[in-house]
Amino acid sequence: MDVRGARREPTMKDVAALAQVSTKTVSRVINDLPGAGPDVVERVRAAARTLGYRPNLTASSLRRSDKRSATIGVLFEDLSNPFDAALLRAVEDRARQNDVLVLAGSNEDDPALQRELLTSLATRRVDGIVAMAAGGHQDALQQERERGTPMVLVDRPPTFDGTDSVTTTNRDSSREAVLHLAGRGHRRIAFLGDRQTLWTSQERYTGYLEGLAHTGLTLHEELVRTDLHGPDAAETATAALLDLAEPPTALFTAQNLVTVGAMRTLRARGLHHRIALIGFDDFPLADMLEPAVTVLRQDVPALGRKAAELIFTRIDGDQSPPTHAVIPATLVQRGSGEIPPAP
Amino acid sequence: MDVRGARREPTMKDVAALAQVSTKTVSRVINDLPGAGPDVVERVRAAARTLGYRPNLTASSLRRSDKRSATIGVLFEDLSNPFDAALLRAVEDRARQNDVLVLAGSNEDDPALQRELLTSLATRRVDGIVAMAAGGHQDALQQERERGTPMVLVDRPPTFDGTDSVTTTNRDSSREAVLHLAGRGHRRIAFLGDRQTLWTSQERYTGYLEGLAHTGLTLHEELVRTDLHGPDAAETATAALLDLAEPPTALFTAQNLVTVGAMRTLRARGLHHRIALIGFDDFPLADMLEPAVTVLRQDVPALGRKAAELIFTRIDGDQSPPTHAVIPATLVQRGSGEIPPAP
DNA sequence: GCCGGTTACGTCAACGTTGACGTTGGAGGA
DNA sequence: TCCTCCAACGTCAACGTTGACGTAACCGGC
Repeated sequence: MDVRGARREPTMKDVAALAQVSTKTVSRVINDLPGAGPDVVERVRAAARTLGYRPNLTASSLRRSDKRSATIGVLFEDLSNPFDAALLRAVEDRARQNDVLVLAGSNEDDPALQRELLTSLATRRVDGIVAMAAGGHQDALQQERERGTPMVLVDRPPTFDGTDSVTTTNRDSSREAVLHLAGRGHRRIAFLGDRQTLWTSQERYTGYLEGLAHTGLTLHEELVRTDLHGPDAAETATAALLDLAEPPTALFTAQNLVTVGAMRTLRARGLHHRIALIGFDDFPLADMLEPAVTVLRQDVPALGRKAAELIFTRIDGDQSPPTHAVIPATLVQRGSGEIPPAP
Repeated sequence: MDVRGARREPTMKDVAALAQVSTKTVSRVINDLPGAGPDVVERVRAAARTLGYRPNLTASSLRRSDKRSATIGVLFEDLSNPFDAALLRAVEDRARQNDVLVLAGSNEDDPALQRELLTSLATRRVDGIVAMAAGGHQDALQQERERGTPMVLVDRPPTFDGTDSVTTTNRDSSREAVLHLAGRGHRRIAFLGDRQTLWTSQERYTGYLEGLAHTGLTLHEELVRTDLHGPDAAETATAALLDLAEPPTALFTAQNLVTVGAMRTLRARGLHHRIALIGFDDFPLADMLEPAVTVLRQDVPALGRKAAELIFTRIDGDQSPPTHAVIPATLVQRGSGEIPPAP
C-alpha cells in the first residue's frame, strides 16, 4: 500500500511517451479507431498496460462532440423503499447494457430537495433523468425538461407536456379489486389510501369509485379514509372503521404501508380471518401471513426496464411525440381477498 | 417545449460576454471567491440568471487542483435487496451533507462484474468507493485500492491490508442467539447458513460453534446445513432436518432468505409453534407472523453512516491506519425464539 | 508628492482528451 | 517514370474551467 496516498493517474501523454507515439495515436488505439498499424497498436496497448492507464471519461466527454457522460440520473422518492429499490435495480440493469452508470438520489417527496438534486445532476451533465416526481409541483422537473434534458417519469405521469412516462394500471386494477370483493358478496368495502396529493392515490381512489359504481354499490363516505401516511396512521384509521356502527366487511388498502397498518389492527382485534383485505402493491412474505394477503402486484422490473428503454431512445435523439406506457398490475389471490362477508 | 432538442448549455464565456467581464471574473463570482466588486458581482449574477447558466462540474473537476468529482461510487451486491437498499440510502444521506452524489451499482456477487463496474467508476474518476466485496476474490478491489482510490468495505472486511471496513457483530450476535436458545433448554440447535464463501456466513457459523462450546453442547454435524442459496434451498434443507431420527428443537437461520425458507417448511408441517427459530437480519413484517419472528437486527443506518463518514475522512486526506468499525446487532425477542423445546 | 500595499480586475496556460486537418511514404496504375 | 491515392501517423486547437501571475487604480501615511 502506498502510504503517500493519491499518486497521479497516468494520462495519454504518459502512454504516448512510453510507446513513442503521439497522444492522438494513443487515442486512436484506446478507442479502436482506424489509422494505427498493428505494431503500433501493440506497443500502445503494452504501454497502457504497464502504466495501468485508464481513460479519463470526464475529459473525454468534455471534448467529444456528443458530450455524453455515459451517466444517467435516477431521482426516486426513497431508495430504501423496496419498490424504489427494485425499480432502481431494473433501470441499472438496462443501463449497464449501454455501458451507462446511474447517479441515484432520493427526493423524499420534497420539491425543494428535488430541485436541489436536479441541479446537482445537471452540473454533472448527466445524459438523461429518470424521475419519480415529488408530489405537489413539478416545476423543477419541467424546467429541466424544457432545457432539453431527456427525461422519463416513472410511477407518476408528468403534469406538463412533452415528457415520457411509465405508470401502472392504478385505476383499472383498483376497480378490479373492488369487483373481486363485490363478487364475493361484500357490500361495505372500505378504502384506505395514502396522501391524496399523490397521483397514484387519486387514481386508485377513482378506481375504487368506478368499482362501486360498476357493481351498483353506494359510496359510504364514512368508509373512505385517505391521507394516511405510514402504517401508524393506517392502524388508527382501521380501528376507527371497525368501531363504526356498521363496520366494513372488506378493506381495500391502496398502498403498501397502509396495508401493513390495517393488517396490524385486524390482527390485534382478531378479525384477520373475518374481514377481507386486498392491498395495492405486493410485499415480501405476503404469502406467509395468516391469511396470506391478496394483493395487486405491480410489475416493477417491467416498469424500470421500460423507463430505461425510453430514456435511452430519447438520449439517442428520438424526437417523436411522448410515450405514456402503462404496465398492467395483476391480482394475486392468496386468501385475504377471498374471505366472504361475515354473516 | 423546444422540439429542436438539445440546445447548447450556456458557458462561462456566454455569461462573461453578457456581463462584460472576463471569464475569470465569472468564475470568481460563481465560486464566491474574493476579488470582485459588488456591482460586478451583481451584473454577473444577473447575467447567469438570465442565461440559465449552470457550472459544468466535469470541466471544473478536470481543471481544479484537487480533481474532486464530488461523486462517490457505491458497489453493493444487489441494490434491490432491502438490506443493500437501506445501506445505500444511509450512505446517500451522509453524502448529501458534503454535496456529494452517489454512483450506484450491483456487483451480483460476481468478481468479473465487480471488476467491470470498478473500471467504470474509475474512468469517471469518483473520489472514493464504498463497496460490498463480492465473494471469492477481492483482487479488483485491492488493485483499485493500491492505485490510491479511497475505499471502505461494508458488511464484509477486506482480505487485504490498508483498507477501512464497517461490519456487524456477526460472530458475537450469533453466539448470543445460540445462548438464548440454550437458555430456553434447547440442546439440539440446528444451523442453516448461506454460502460458506461469504465471510458473514463463516463468522456466523463460528459464532454458532462458540455458542455451543460455551454452553457445553456438542456439535452434531447432521444439524449443520450450509451453502443454502435462496429460500428454496433452505426449504429443502429444513425438511431434511425435520426428517432426521432425532430432529432439532430449534433453528438458527443465519441469513434473511434462509429464514424465510425455513419458516415456509415449518409452516407447511405445522411445526412453527413447536420448533424455535432465530434468524439473522430483521425483515419487514417479522412481527406480523405467527409466531412473530425473533431476530438479530443489524443497525443498517449506522452501518451506512459510518461507512460514509470513513470514506469522506479518507477523501479529505486522512492517512491514519485503517479503521475496522463493528456495529452491534441486537436480539429482538418476538416469540419464535422463545419457544421451549418440545417434550 | 511619493511609496508600499491592497483591491479589482484581466491574461494566459493548462487539466486530459479528441476533431479537423496536415504530412509522409509507399503501393499501384497509366 | 510519374502521378494518384491511401494508410499511418503527427500537429494544433478546442471543450469549460481555474491556478498563477500581471497590471492598473486607488488609498493611507509621511
